[in-house]
Amino acid sequence: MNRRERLRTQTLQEMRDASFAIIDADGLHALSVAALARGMAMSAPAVYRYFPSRDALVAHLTTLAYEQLMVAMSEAAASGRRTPQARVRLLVASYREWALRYPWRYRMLFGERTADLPGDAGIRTPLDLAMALLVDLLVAASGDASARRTSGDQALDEQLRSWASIQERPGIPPAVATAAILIWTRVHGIVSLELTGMLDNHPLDAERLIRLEVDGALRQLVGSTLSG
Amino acid sequence: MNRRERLRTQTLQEMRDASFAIIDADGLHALSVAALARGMAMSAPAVYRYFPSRDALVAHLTTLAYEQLMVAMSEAAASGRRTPQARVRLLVASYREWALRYPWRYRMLFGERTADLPGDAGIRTPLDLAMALLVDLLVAASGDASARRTSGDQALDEQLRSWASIQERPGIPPAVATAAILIWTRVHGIVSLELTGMLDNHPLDAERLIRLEVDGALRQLVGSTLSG
DNA sequence: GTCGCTCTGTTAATGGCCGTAACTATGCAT
DNA sequence: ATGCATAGTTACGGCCATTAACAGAGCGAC
Repeated sequence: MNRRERLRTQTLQEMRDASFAIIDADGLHALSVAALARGMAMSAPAVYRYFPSRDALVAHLTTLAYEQLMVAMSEAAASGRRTPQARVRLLVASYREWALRYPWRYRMLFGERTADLPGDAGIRTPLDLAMALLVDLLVAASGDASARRTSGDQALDEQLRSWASIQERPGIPPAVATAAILIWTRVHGIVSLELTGMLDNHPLDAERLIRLEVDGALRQLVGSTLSG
Repeated sequence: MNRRERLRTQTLQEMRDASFAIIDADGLHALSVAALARGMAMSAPAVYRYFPSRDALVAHLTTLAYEQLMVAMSEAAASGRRTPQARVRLLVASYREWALRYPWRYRMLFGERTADLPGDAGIRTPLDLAMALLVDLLVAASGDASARRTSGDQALDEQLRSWASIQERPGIPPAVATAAILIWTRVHGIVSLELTGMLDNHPLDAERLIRLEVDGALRQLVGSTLSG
């Protein structure tokens, strides 16, 4: 590793950190090339030696944030010595906690994103990895009891099977795919409304709502009362 | 009505229209005071005779968009001569259709909003009206069968009762409140992921997912298989 | 070691945006 | 007809993204 290469990676890392600091403090809109350069005691055009445009910088940060969220979820799901149901709840809780800890990053990922990111692959893959994690837990949770249960909508079942093979889990039954997708959309719905303050004036506890929804999906999947 | 007053309201209306045209075309970020003025063949500072800042303009447009969505939902829910369940489905479908027809406005409401709007009242009220609509339909749908059903979480039930009285529907049972809130968060979750393209690469039909979720909530509420 | 290329930084400059200041013309009330 | 409020104008300052022109440091070939 050259001196130059070393310095370059250092500067790059500093740019990532400074960028996230700005975003966490004041939001993505506050991240300007000029502001970033100021934060690093640099001149603004120097930033362009690292990123061809502000949009490219934002795209880079976006994929990083996806990976961060994914790592947080993986760690939560990996906590061994628990029932699969409990690990699903941990995974979901880590999702919400990450969103609450980094609300601006979460909005960057799920609220403000507009341009599609490098190759459509770098971006969707991390989340698909998290989904694969969830699917594995649900398979473990459901045993083979759910293998024959369907969503009650034939066309949807077909889509779910197709989705499963895209996720590189071709064998999973529609009931598991349903549970995975619905857990994700339900939790995202609650968390994103919580973040935009939509629930603020109501005496509603998002954590309890999520618990209710996730337990409902799990109960639907395994067909019994949950114990832990 | 003065000539001046007439002209003023006309220009104001033109500003609203031109603003939404820009937003619908290229998103909220494309709405600059300068661009708006250009679109009206006006000089930029003239806009400040109508709005003290770009943020104030955006706030005004946001409350308008909330009202538009609310009106669309009211009309859908008002279609008489249907079962309450069917009208709930119509209401939900109109929500999604509005979001798909005006994706940028939807993001403006639920994705990018950050500063709280005039008095916290002008903004939350329209949505609360839509929720009241939904609650009424659900009350009609559930009969009194659900009066004693709870969410299974005592603290949450208490919150739901409190929420009901804030909605000026103090008598409604927790089961109805649960259904109303969960329908909203579920549908929002699916629609918002659909809009950000998160479901694009998956062969999943958002409409079917919503149907599944809404029907599930209704079934949970009325405790029977749905027929209409 | 030194020559020359590349890489990383600089300052200067263009053009867009938000918002203010100073000014002008029109409507309207008296 | 006079005078004030209103609604528009141009001129400006400050911030931003991006490009151009330039300067010095690192580094490989000789």
